[in-house]
Amino acid sequence: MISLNYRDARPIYEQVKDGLRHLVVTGALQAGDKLPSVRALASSLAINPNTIQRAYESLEQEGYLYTVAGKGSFAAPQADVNLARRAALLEQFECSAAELLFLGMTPEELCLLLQQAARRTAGQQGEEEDRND
Amino acid sequence: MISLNYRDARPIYEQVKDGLRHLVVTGALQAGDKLPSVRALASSLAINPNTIQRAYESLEQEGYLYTVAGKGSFAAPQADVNLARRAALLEQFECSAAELLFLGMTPEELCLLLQQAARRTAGQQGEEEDRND
Amino acid sequence: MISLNYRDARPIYEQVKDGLRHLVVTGALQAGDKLPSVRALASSLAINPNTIQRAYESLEQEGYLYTVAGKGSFAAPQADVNLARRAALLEQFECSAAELLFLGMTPEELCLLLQQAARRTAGQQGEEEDRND
Amino acid sequence: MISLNYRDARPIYEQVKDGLRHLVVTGALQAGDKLPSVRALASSLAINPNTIQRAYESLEQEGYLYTVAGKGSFAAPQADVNLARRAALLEQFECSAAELLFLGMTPEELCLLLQQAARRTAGQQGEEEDRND
DNA sequence: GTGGTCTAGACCACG
DNA sequence: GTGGTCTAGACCACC
Repeated sequence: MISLNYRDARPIYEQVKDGLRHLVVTGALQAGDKLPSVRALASSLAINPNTIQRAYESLEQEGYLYTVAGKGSFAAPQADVNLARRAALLEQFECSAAELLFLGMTPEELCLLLQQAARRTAGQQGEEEDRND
Repeated sequence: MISLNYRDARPIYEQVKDGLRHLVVTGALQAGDKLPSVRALASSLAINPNTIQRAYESLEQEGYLYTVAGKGSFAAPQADVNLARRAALLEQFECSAAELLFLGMTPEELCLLLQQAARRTAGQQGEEEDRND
Repeated sequence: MISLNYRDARPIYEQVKDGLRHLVVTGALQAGDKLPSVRALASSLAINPNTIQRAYESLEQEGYLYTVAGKGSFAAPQADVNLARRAALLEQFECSAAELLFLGMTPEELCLLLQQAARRTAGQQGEEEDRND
Repeated sequence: MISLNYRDARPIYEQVKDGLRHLVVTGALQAGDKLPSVRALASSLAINPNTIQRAYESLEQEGYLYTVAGKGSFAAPQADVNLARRAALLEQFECSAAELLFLGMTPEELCLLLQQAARRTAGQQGEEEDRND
């Protein structure tokens, strides 16, 4: 599910982080679902387990998953996502929005994008609920 | 006009890049306006000319300015601004929006933030136009 | 009475230890009271008896209970509680207090928290005494 | 200044973290002061640089220091200490206080300890101010 | 088998 | 010379 791009400027562990976070955010991994073990994911992506370990630690720190030594790592409920992460996201959102506005995009266009994104999010969460029936 | 923050995690040349890009994007530097020479800006910011040089090269590649050998560097017209920048910003915008929506923010709240940002932007662009009268 | 949290980073046997210690410390288990057998508690918590055994051994070493071969484990009188525990707690107390003070909290604010904690403690100990009437 | 204890249950990087945090908290390192480089501290403690690196990363994350790639790490002002750390400290404080109260210490005794700690903290910060005259 | 920690040693970007 | 990233491989605690 996660794809690595070695030509990407981002370090590998961040690509892994973003990939896993995306799985949680989109609902592909529901709260409590078990993530692949450090070693399993490492071998499946053909990278060093330490790199995966680092991504997991960082995601735990951000609140996207929790880890139980000897058991594995599990997706956390949304509520656990930490405040620093929320602040970082808002910063990123406002910053990119501001520059897009500078570049001539209108608030209306961006709002439209927002609503499309909202529909996608709702759709994905709906699918999950359906799947769990 | 450009302020460096040595406590910032971003490398210096990126801070310079962002500062210059902002000047072009906001219209503080109009198409054809001459940018300070590498050496002048370097001494004014008290940093190594190599660092400025690197920022200029990168900005030229992104389309924000063009350089004439022996003459200097000049702000590019907005139309020339590399589409890649717009695409990157849109990606960042949609990505952060999606995650904020997941975290429980509503499209309405985000739209409100957009409108506030738009008001700030309008203010700044107005100032620039006034100053150039 | 003991609740396990599998999402907790602490290993299970430590959660068991903390739970049992709390029962002794609060007086829910009075000196001489018999603790559940290793097997009974293990099955009641649905965990491995080895895990309970380890918790019991550790608590005995700390002085919170004593074991009579062939009879079972019993709560120790408060006086027997290992001084090491008190010292560890004091260390932790002073250390966190010092850092909180550094961060700008006043001794008065911390004292207030202490008094609230004292009121909660008194409440619990009262309940225990009532129940044992 | 930092002493490692290999018989301690805490991992090395946490001992390093605690040692460095203590230096910042007591004012031995004032905001902006440079910390020893990763490699220098590693060789001075005779441990692997990666272990130091991990401690530094974690402390940066908690807000006790900030790092500039290629320049080094520097003590942060108190204000930067992150909310998660404050919450963790309060939790630790209340928890140890509660158990000490259970064990028979009175709120008055603990308050006394608090005031002594406050005097020590004030003393250390005062020394620093004196030193900077 | 799981994650947690540590070491040794490598390469890169930055200034 | 500084920190940032990654690898390879080791040992431990926990279940």
